[in-house]
Amino acid sequence: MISNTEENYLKGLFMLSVTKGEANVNELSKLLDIKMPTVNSMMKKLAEKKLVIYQSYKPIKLTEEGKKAAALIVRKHRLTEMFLVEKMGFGWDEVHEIAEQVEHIQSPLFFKKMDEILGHPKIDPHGSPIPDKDGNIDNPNYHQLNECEVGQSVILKAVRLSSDTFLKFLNAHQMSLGTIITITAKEEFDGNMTLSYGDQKSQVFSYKACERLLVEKQ
Amino acid sequence: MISNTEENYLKGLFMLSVTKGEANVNELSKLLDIKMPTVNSMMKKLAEKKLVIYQSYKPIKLTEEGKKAAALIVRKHRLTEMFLVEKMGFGWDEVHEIAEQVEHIQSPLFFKKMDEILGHPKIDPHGSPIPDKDGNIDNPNYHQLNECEVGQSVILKAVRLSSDTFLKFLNAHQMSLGTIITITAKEEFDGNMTLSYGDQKSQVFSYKACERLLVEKQ
DNA sequence: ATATAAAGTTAGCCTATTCTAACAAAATAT
DNA sequence: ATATTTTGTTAGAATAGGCTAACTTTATAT
Ligand SMILES: [Mn+2]
Ligand SMILES: [Mn+2]
Ligand SMILES: [Mn+2]
Ligand SMILES: [Mn+2]
Repeated sequence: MISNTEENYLKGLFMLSVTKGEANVNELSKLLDIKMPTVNSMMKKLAEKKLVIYQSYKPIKLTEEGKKAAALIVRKHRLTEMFLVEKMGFGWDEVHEIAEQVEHIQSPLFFKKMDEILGHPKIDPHGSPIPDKDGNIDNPNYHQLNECEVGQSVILKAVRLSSDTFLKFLNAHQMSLGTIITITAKEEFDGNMTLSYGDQKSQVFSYKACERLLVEKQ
Repeated sequence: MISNTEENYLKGLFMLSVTKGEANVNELSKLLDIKMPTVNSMMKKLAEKKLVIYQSYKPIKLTEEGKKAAALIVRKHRLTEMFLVEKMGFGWDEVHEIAEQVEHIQSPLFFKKMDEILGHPKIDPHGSPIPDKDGNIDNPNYHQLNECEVGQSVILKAVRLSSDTFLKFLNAHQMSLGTIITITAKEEFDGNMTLSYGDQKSQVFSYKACERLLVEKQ
């Protein structure tokens, strides 16, 4: 049995491990907004349960079992977000908090039905990949918009670190997944980019915004 | 803030109070499958929070605030069951356990959407009334089938104490809400009733089964 | 009117999850 | 090579929610 609390730690570890394959106590503490000593004890407990590999002062790694459990929670989270947007009329900026709760529902049938009704979606409303029933996930190799060059034409595929406020910002600027963007200019000084897309002929996006836009080259 | 645990106690009290307007520790203990001393401490806590009126050795009553909170949880439970059956293709015998979890989701918007999508339903898949947004509930005055007379024709309106096994039993006997039933015979000895409905010309239902069928006279 | 049974309470203990304060190790800067 | 900062650990305490054992009160049956 994995408690809701333990599930949240596993999911946090999973997200932090995407790049480096490991995470540390401090990062996890910040991500979950839980103090380090608490995270430390939980790591001992999860190690006891064979869900993580953990030795004092060393980075934390998920075991295969832990990785699969975590992926299945991420699957439930992202399926839920997709269901809320596609079948219940929510905006992509309204679903994360609800999914954060629904992801803990214990009922394989519930999520199987969601998956079927949605037609086995591969991505969530923010473009993040949905792990399959076995916990396998394919991390597509998108580029951050801030690293693209002037003159390039790209397509918005996903949003990174998608807080509700950032998503509302994108709504306000008529930017959504699939939008085709041409980079008109790029400021060396602060990384500001001037973009042309849809109706917008020269919108200036900050470095902080561009960093979060994951695109694919046309 | 009312925790999930507290919500379950409030809901239990609400159900037990339907008839007498009050409940006692022993009943609640059995309903929730939690030992009496634990229930006792929780009653003190809920009294502290002004959600129940409680004095030692006296029956427990919900305050107006407690009653409303409980009704809103019941609302979420029943809306969920309706959504699962009507919009996600579940059978009426598969939804209770899931609703038991979903009822604790904190998101008024989530349940508002459900309610809209369902067209503001007044009853759940088992015929139980759904409290409105203010927590008001109208308990319709149905009759238990076992109390009806031979020769009477009635309509099945709701199922009481609807366990999954009982609902599966009804499925197997092609009995569902709306079924028109004629009472052919009634055995004095054990209360068995012979029923005629739909394709079934003379099905014998035990007292225990009839007790759980709530009907309206034609 | 007792005696017995059922219901309710108290006391004390347990696990899960969190925190703060103090200390230790590792990483970074001078 | 130190000194300082950052990261990690330990110890001790708190709160929520649950349990058993023992005792008390109320209800029921002789
Ligand atoms: Mn999310
Ligand atoms: Mn969560
Ligand atoms: Mn139910
Ligand atoms: Mn519940």
